[in-house]
Amino acid sequence: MWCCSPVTENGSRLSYYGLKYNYMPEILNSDVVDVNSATFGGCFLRNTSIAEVIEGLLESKSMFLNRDVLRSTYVPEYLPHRDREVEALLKILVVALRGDTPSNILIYGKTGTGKTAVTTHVGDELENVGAKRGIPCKVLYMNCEVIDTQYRLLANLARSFGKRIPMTGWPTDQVYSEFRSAVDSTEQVVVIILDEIDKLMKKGDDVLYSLSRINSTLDHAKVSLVGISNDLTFTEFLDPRVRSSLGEEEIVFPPYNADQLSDILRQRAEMAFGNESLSNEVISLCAALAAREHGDARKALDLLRVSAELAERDGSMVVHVNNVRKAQSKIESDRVEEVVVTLPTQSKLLLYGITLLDKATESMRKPSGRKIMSTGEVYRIYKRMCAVLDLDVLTQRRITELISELDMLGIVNATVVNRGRYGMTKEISLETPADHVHRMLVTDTRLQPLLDMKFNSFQAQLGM
DNA sequence: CCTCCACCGGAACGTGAGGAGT
DNA sequence: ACTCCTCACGTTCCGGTGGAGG
Repeated sequence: MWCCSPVTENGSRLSYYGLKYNYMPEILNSDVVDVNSATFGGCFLRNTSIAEVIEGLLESKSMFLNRDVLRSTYVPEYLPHRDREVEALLKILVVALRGDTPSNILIYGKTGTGKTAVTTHVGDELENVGAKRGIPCKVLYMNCEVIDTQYRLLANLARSFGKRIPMTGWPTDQVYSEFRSAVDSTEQVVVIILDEIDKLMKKGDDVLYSLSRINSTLDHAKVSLVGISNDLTFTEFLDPRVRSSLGEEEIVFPPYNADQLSDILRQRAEMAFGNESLSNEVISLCAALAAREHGDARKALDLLRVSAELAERDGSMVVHVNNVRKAQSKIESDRVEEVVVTLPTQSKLLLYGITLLDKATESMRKPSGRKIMSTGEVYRIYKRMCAVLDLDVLTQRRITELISELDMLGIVNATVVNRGRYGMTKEISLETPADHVHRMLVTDTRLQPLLDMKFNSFQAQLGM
């Protein structure tokens, strides 16, 4: 829980949730207050009512003019350092307004390089101009991370033409023909943007094959596909026919450098804060930190937003460099926490086993000090833990897959190595400090019997 | 040079939940 | 109630893999 102590108009500190600023400095000075460990009991709202607290919070001045422009979902009128990409995309898609079929396009670029922003921006403009000129042109945006199966994609496409498709139950072919007939019901050009198209690939490329061939089965309408991916190699796994048809045109979005990120942040900061709420150093630091992570504008914006929010909660009207540092660690730990808390039980158990092995003393360590474990080692611990919890034991094959998933989520690092005579295995190490992960896992009551055990007896029981 | 270890990971298949149509 | 479908999650089978060690 985040605890703030805002300043009221007359300058006095509010006692939020009854915590008197002077009485519990250690709690208020720390970033995070653990509700369970803080002693609220006797003093809860003794001197202020919740209504008064809310009034006070609303009256306290905010440094934000507009918070939402710092969210990555916000698309500004002008996208700095993306003129070339906007122009390239426009040149390809503009033929839609002449009633022709635009070439299918594949757009590549790492996360936060402006692919989605540019594409949706261009798509919106295309629709607007089309509407003004009375040219029927429809742009549909689908995020394949959310709509991640062929059925859902086709169902959503059909629904955007007013068709009623159940959540499940129909054969995929039937949904496809519903969509096809809906599209072809009138003369129009339809541009389908498939964001994170590589996520769809995992479920097979049949739907992409069908969509890329749809024009040959249409009498009135014309369909063009725009695939967006942050994986440059994803077409390698495509059916060659789909690959050639989908990638008629390709646009690559290069990552932003630190200077470009600074420009982007300055543009947004002007809209978000208006005045001199933040120094040049803050913008440079956010830009530099994000540039280090493959020039990710999303990350830069998140950093700036969270830094400002942290500063605001401290009652400050100015963002400082130390707010950025705090924001960076908060973002990372929030990300890990979200991932760990939502893991299924078996994955949590597996991760718990990895943290225990990491804590175990006799260890082979990387130069970084991280313990390296093998799949076999982890699996043995996992099986013993299942016995303690009386859970079904998954096969090693499945566990290998779960380890790979943890690797993809960035919680562990797993690399396949060949140890010659000693066989092939994954070398697994924790990416996040074991204690940190541990604290998140203890919130799961299903793991309670394990957590109740003393570490030593636990090690003995698990044969560590 | 050949063998062998300790797995990896693809493929095919099974199971059960859950929604929709008949 | 039954059938048909998708989908998530899991299993079994089995052909690799490639370097240490004989």
